Amino acid sequence: MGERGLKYDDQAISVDCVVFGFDGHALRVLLVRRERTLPERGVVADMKLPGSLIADTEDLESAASRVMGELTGITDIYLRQMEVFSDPARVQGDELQWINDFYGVNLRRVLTVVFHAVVKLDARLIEYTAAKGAQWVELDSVRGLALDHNRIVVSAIGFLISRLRHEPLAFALLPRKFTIRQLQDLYQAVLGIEIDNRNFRKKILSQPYIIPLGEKQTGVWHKPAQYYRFDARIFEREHKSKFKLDFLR
Amino acid sequence: MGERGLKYDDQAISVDCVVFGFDGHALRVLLVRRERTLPERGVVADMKLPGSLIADTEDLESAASRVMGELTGITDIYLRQMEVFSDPARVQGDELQWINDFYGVNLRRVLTVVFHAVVKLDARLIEYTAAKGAQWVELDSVRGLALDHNRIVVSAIGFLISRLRHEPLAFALLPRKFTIRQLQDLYQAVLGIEIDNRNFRKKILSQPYIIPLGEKQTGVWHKPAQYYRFDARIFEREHKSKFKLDFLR
DNA sequence: GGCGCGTAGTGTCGGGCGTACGCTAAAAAA
DNA sequence: TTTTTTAGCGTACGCCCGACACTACGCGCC
Repeated sequence: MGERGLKYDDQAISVDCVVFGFDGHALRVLLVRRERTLPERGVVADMKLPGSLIADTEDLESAASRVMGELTGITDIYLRQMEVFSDPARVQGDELQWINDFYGVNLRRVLTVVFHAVVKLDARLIEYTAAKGAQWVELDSVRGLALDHNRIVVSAIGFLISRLRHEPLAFALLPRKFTIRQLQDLYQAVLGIEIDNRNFRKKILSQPYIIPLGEKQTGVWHKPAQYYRFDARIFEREHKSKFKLDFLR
Repeated sequence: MGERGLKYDDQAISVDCVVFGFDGHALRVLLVRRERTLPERGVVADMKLPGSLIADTEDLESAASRVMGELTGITDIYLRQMEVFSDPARVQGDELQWINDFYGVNLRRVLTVVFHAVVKLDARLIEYTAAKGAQWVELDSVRGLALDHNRIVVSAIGFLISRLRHEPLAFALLPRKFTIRQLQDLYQAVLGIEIDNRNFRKKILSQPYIIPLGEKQTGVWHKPAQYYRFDARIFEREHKSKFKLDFLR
């Protein structure tokens, strides 16, 4: 501590948001387009995660929520800190130059705090984000992202899987009204497993916070399923004071 | 993005470490002493979490590990990012002045990345940390910490509880050789619950990664218990590919 | 040595939950 | 009407979990 000659103040902090949506078949992640001019190759474009440097007057949560609001119009989003990427060499050369040009600063280093979010994908939202120049890209086709954003996305997938297993996060990815089958498809797609529909149904329906709406699917060519909703209040009440060591078995 | 007139570079990042140890009865947290001179009151002392500003050449993990090494002599510690505290007003006035004086800088704001660690408390370690001017304070008597460190400790307790429930973290808090009772006492103290010893014992002993050592306690006035150890390799192997939605029940 | 005390460690038993799987119901396309 | 596909119910069985009785062992005390 108190070292002489070390610099502490030519570094800045950014936030990046990894926002996942589920389209019924696969996970998608929200990406924005980046353009920059390289000395030899002229203007080139690639994709990156939505993000922003933070000003010295705002906290990280406000910054992340601002970025999300600008891109998705969603303001009451389920947003959470995930991980800080702090390798001094994570942004260098051309990439660092782009940041310095873009923000009109002269930094030697940028740390980024990654935020994790999950939204209900629907036609309106996809249209809205498209108008803002952002795209929902299927996870399998994500490659060649700017900066170290590939690595960040990989880390975020692990984080998502972990949260799906420990929290009722699936309900934040599905529409408010959903069928048991949709819920099952989500788990199967994201966790890469197969689940017996009859046992899954029994398990889910035995939860007091899964409320049947008495309303049925329409326009499907097979037997229409009933819609259900998730009641967060009942879940919270139910979830208190349960001694359970999840890591055992 | 690209706002004019905003400053990005008169802020710095620090790491703070919340290190928990278990003494057999209660949780303890590692604190260091801070002294500063206040204009009216002269030299005053209080306690804070071990931490440090990070230089622009080091990443957060190195910084946290450096702080831990300096204070505990432990280098292969189980250290993990927890949360970033970024309220622009978290360090102000006197407190900000102290940081600027201590590091010889002129910052308007400091963000801190909190790291979470867990160690095996034993006499040697306690002596070592004491020689470095640090103390293991029982969690119930922690109050009046510097900066916003009270809030950080509260958040860390929640984090610890969550990890104890989802990971085999308890074995990192206990000595390498431990008895079933010690393990039970740990869960009871930290989670604030009562566990039936006979069922707990059955549950724990049925895990393949709990290895009996055939060695017994000595110097206890009751029937001596057998020692066990935790085998991380067997745990990892066993733990792969288990479909389990922990949040259900 | 005999006795009480406190912890270690084993056993039992009943109910509930998870898993495997058979079966019927309903809608739409052919 | 038949076929196809998913919704939704029921059953059977084993295993795990929680409640609780009981014995084993080391110590201090009389």
